[in-house]
Amino acid sequence: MIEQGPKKSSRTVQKEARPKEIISAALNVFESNGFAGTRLDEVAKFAGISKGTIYLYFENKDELFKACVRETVGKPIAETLESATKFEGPTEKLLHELAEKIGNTFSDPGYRSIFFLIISEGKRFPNLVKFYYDEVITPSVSSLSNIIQRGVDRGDIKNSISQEDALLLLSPVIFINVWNRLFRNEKKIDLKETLHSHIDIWLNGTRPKKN
Amino acid sequence: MIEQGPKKSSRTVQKEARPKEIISAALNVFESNGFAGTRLDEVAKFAGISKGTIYLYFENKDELFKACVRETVGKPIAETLESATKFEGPTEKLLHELAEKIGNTFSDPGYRSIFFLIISEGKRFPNLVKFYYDEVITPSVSSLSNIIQRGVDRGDIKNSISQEDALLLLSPVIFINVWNRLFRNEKKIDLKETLHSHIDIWLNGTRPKKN
Amino acid sequence: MIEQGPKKSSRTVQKEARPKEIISAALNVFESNGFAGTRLDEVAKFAGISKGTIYLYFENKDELFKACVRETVGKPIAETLESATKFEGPTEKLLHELAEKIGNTFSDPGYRSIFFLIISEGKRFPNLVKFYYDEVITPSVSSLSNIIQRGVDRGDIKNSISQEDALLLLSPVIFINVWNRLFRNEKKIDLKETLHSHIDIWLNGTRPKKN
Amino acid sequence: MIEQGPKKSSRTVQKEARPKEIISAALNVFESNGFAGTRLDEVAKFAGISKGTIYLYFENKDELFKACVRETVGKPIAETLESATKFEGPTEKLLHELAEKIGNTFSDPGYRSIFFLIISEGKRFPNLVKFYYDEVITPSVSSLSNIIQRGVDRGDIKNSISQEDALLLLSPVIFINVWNRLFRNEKKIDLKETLHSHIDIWLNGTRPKKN
DNA sequence: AATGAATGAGGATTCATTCAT
DNA sequence: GATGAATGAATCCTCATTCAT
Repeated sequence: MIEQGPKKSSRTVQKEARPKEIISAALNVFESNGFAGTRLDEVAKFAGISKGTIYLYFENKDELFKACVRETVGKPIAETLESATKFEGPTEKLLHELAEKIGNTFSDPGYRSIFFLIISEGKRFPNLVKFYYDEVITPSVSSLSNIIQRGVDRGDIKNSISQEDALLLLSPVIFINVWNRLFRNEKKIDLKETLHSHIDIWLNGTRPKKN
Repeated sequence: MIEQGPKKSSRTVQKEARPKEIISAALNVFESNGFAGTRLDEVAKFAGISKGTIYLYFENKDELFKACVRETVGKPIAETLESATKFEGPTEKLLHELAEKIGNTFSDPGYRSIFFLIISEGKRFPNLVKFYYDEVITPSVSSLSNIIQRGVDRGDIKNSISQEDALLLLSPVIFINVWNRLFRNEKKIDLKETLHSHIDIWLNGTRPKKN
Repeated sequence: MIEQGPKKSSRTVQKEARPKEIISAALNVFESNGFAGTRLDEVAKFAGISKGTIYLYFENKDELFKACVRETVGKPIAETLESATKFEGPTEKLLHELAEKIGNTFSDPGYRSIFFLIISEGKRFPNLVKFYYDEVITPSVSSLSNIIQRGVDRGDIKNSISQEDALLLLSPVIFINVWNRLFRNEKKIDLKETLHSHIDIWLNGTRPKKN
Repeated sequence: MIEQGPKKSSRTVQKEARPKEIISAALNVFESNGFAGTRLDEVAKFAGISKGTIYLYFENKDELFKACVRETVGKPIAETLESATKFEGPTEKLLHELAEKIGNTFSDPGYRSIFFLIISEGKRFPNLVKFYYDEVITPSVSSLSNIIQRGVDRGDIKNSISQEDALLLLSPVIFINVWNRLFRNEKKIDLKETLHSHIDIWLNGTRPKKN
């Protein structure tokens, strides 16, 4: 016999889903218009609810914004990097697999939105920036360092790689996302493809000299 | 004898200087607060004038914003790259000199501001993005391609470099500026230093194999 | 054998008790926050029910307010005064007994609340003021006049007492209630004690001269 | 030659007068509708200005309310009482003169308004109540005590008058103001006339017995 | 009967824009 | 040209009221 949880009325289901619906709608509008430029009216219309309903779930516009970031925050990257440290095999293969996963992650518009919202509104929400740094950046950098160290240990990468150099491995991710946000219409750059290319160059440029 | 233009009273001088003063103040405030978050009151206070005066020189907030971007727009980079195509000598030296100049350019806060304003407010001002693309990006990319081609021709760089790969040469510029804007307080990255390091790796990674 | 009405289920009992519970809670909140400042949410919480339930028993906020006043309105004073006209004995004793009863009546916070609500919100609910005047003030004044007249007839009070003078007998009741509402924390005045004192002075001041 | 202050432009004059105009209008509307029931729109219309203008002079609705009370607060009574302590002559004459002055003061609707606003909104603005107590009540009570003591010293009033008894001398002022606010339409009581009558009774009731 | 999620009209507040001085 | 007081449209937020469950 199958254990069942308590039955949920359709209302309960709806109520539990609301915050996510609102966040999803808000993310969209915030991303288009920025924080100050976003009208909660529009968020409501987007979410198919009324303005007042937003306030049943979020104290005010600030809190809604923070919730958008907190809920959508880019842990996928950090997790991807973390799991990659367990990889066995040549660093080249590891990095190219990473490139695939990162490319996939950033194909999610919500995920990209957060990124730009933090750039745009960071000054207004310094706590959020700190949160993002602690939750996303720090573990990502840490994992990336491990990956590099692993590469050095294996002899795939030469010794003198600073932490900043390691970060540069991912700089095209930022660059291309910014580029596509702005100039998508003029000339779109393919993230995955370019990242693969960059990794090749980078690996080649940091390969230890064979004797 | 030297021909002189009509003498300008201090008042006239002031009048001609006003727009620039206002733009400078506005740039500052826009950069901190974004377009919608900027109050013209604050711009006026920053410029040491009254709010009404802004309207003597700019039709409205939109036009003031556009003027900020148009006047401050990052031609220095494009010009630097352009002039670099005339350089004679090894590509390595050329690129490291470029790195210095780019580093200097981005040490100007006004210049960095424009960059972030376009990222943040691009959706609201698509014409401005197009303008930026035409005025800054296109010539920069073009010059960069020339520099690369010159390197290939000289035998400093291997053949199979796509335009995207060339762009990647500058991706750390974007990456580090974004990083420092957000995480300056947590961990500041030195633009020049890291750019030099990146150039070394990149050149090394794209060096043609010697026979 | 005693006739009994139909038995009431606990549910019925509850239903019949509800309006009073709601009124009691509402009275409390109205008194603290005034009419416009009162949220029905708070009334509901205070009554331990949900907001919607209020609307099962009262058409809207206005009607709830009116019900508060109508149900709690200060008939006790009018009745006390009415019954006092039947008193036999010296006016002095009569008035001091009255003072005791009035003091007791005003020790009920609900009763005091009504008083202040009418002062505060009278302009918004003129019908309620009229109602209060007809139900409470008119009979009270009438009874008070009878008491005075009785005192005059008995020779306890001199002849030339106007209706206004009679009202003044109770002016400290209003004064002290207002005082304590505002300045309770700074200096509380004892209603009964002061009323007794006032009655002594008043009686002494209106005593007919003996020949 | 007559000394003149700096000329004021009509604009300056207007600007300096604005706060008082706004307070005057606000007092009116607050008094009618209470704090929460007052729309700033209506205050603005009443003052013949636009809604936004209020915010040039007052931070928000709360501050406007406080300013209304602070600016209009009833120092006249305290000052009248204070000056009365210097009176020479029989206490009877002194008190009747006081009654006249108090009657005149309360003929000002703005002055009465404050009184009722403090009763109605005191709970929301406890600091204002304290302010009123310190600025108006304390000096008034103090002066009144002096007047009584002076009467006792002169032999106009008997000895055993407590401070509360002294306060009762003025209780009709509160009583009649409350009455007229509520029941003006049903039956208006004349403040001066009744106060005179009350003073006679009170003095007669507290007169020392002649041997 | 009771609930409480949802609504949307209403009101406080802000700020781009105007204009008399 | 410069000012800054005044305006009122725009937007956040509240809360009385409704209604599906």
